[in-house]
Amino acid sequence: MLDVDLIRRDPELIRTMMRNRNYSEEALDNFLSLDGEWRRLVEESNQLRHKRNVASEQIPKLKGEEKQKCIAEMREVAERIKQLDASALELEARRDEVVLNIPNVPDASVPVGCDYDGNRMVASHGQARKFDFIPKKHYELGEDLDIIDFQRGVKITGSGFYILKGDGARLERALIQYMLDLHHEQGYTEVFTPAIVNTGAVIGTGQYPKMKDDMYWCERDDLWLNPTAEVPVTNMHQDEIFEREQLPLSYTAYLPSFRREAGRNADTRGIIRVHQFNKVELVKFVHPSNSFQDLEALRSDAEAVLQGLELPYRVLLLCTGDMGFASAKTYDLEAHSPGADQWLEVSSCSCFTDFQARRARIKFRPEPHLKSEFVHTLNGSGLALPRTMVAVLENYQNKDGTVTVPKALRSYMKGQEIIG
RNA sequence: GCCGAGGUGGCCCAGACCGGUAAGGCGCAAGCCUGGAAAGCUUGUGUCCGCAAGGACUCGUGAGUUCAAAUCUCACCCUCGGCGCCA
Repeated sequence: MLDVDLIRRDPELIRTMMRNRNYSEEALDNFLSLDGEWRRLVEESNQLRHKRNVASEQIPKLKGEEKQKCIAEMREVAERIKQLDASALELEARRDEVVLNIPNVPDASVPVGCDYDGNRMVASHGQARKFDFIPKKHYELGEDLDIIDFQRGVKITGSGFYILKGDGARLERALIQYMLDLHHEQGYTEVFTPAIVNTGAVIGTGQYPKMKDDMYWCERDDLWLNPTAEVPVTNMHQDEIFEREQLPLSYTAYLPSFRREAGRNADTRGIIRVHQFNKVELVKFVHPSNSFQDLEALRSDAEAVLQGLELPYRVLLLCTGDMGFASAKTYDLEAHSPGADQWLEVSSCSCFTDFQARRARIKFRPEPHLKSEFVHTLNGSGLALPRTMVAVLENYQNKDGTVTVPKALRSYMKGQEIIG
């Protein structure tokens, strides 16, 4: 959520920004008119309250007819306040809903562009592997090696669910542990949080209401299956005020993520887009002054996972039109998948400036006596497991159909070097 | 799920039976004082509207009664303790 004060002060800046991001300016115009009307009502209500407060002080001192007259008058004032407040509350709710459709302001370093093609490749690491045989796709390897079972996943849950088996399950666990250990060494504090969260949490990071149809909802308890560990890890500090020296806070978390992927049609084969997947997440709470440097550090921490696994990857700086709407700047890490000869998004690292902190009310005190300010939040996957698994299986496959275990993972698999 | 005790400003803690618009303390900051400091004294300390003057709001949340609610009524949430149930 943007600072409403910023929108009021400089609506034209916001207008230009929204054009650059391919957003309709409707939300801005709606905001301006709703906010103006809301302020008018609040002002009028405040004046009446003042009148009532003054009268309330007088009433005990008055007597007889004069007192009755004043009470009668206040009865009307109270009724009017009630009406005004009801209207103001409704306007405020509509305004707040509208402001949710105004995206974050991109950093100046973000290229202006419409879609994926406008993204800028800023780094690449390693060469796409060359094979002297036709490389299999991950789902072929998974089935041939009997380490991914698609049919039985469908049997117990439904389409888009799968079972990892034997060395597949062990490889998954090795990857998780490798990532967590690496991030621990990089200075992140490991947390293990609930995977079911309340509505306040999904509002805090911005998934609700925009993405509510993409999340699983437990109707009976009004709770949500977490769509990304960003939600519980960011929101665990809701309504907190940090002391300056507590920042930056860096967390890493392994947690399953759940997404309904309503209307999913692409990538349905295999495990590239599924309803439940594991992810190791990185989340940072930082001082506003250097949050974009912190993003570079976060990105480099996520890249270290791919480097350790010796997987070829590239880094994209997303353009204004392709960025998530809460983000001020985003890098995507894409690992190469030789089976389909495509680049897979395995991580998305973003700086949200104060956009999320404002919604989740996460602040810090610059100096002990000074007014608190919003922190900046960052997050990135370090990494998403299924696609990392795809990259590992496809890049490390051998001509005989076996898969070599990456060196970095062997200690987590009792020294095992080959799957198959 | 049941019973009991609680939830008051950054923190602690009064006020509630009997409605009159949050007392006091701590911390922190500024000012006065001082050679400097401590102590002391004064002021300030959250949110919203407003250029400002100023005003409004805030006693777990929401509704209700009332001219007026921390205080009365109802529902709900959370914390602690005990019981029950369960892995």
